[in-house]
Amino acid sequence: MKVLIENLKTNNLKVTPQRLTIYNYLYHNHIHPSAETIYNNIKEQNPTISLATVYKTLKSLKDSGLVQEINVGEDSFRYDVQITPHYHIICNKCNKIVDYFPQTNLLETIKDIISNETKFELTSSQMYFYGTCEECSKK
Amino acid sequence: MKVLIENLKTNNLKVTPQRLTIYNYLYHNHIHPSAETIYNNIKEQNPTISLATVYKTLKSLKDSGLVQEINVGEDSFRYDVQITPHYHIICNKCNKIVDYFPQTNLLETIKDIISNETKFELTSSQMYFYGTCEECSKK
DNA sequence: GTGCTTGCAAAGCCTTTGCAGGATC
DNA sequence: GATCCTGCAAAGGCTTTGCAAGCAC
Repeated sequence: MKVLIENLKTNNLKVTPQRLTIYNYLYHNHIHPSAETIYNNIKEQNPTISLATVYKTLKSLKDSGLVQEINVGEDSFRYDVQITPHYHIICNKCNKIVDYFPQTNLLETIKDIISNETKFELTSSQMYFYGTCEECSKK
Repeated sequence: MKVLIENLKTNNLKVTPQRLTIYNYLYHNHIHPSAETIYNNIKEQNPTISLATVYKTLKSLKDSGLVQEINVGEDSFRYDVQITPHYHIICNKCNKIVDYFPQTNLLETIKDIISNETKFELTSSQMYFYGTCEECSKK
């Protein structure tokens, strides 16, 4: 919790109960929740919180680089507290999203190839792999 | 145009002027347009067409696998008539989207690594690389 | 003629905004 | 105390839906 407060302060974000609740939820639940999911799960702990606050908080955290906004092709965004570069594997049966942290050299190889061929100066990337997870495959 | 009609028929889609206009537009303009962009650009050619028809047609084409829906993190989806596996490089200055067709072996390598490590049966993937294009870098 | 498609308007959904009251620092 | 944040309601933007008229086959 101390880290979370530090991170907020470092980014000039006032430390409010709402922000801590949301940030803490993301910090301990790596399920890539949507704003709605976050809202539903923190309501018990903070019954007066509004969905608008969840959105505003997520925007602040995103702008500060404390969370990442990801889009796997659903209608809504999902949020991820992991900021080290990594990719997402999505199960098209249970919609679970799994993190994958690539070997650095593989990632650099890909970036170099693309940079050379397209003459882009690349800054970031998002990779989504779709398929069926082990559990769903067994069913 | 003959190919387009064939493709529609093969997928049990009735060949209407609206569908041909939209499909043909995508076929000849690889700019990954949004529904709105398509609508604005085909209105001259088909002044009575409605935005709802554009959306409905895109849904039909997508469901038949004739076009691909991509999401680069904007508020709206973009559409791509390319169905061979390829990835997208996005310029964060001019928002241009460039296609990149990967070497098959590189793609297979990545898929194999991820499949092994995560035990997913992978079926498809989306990769987005963000950066600055050659023209925008020069400015 | 049957069934799918169009186009209009309305609704739906996710997200943002305006604003007054309240909390943080 | 100044500024930022919250929560409510309303609005905004993209997309879907319902339905009657029209078209493809």
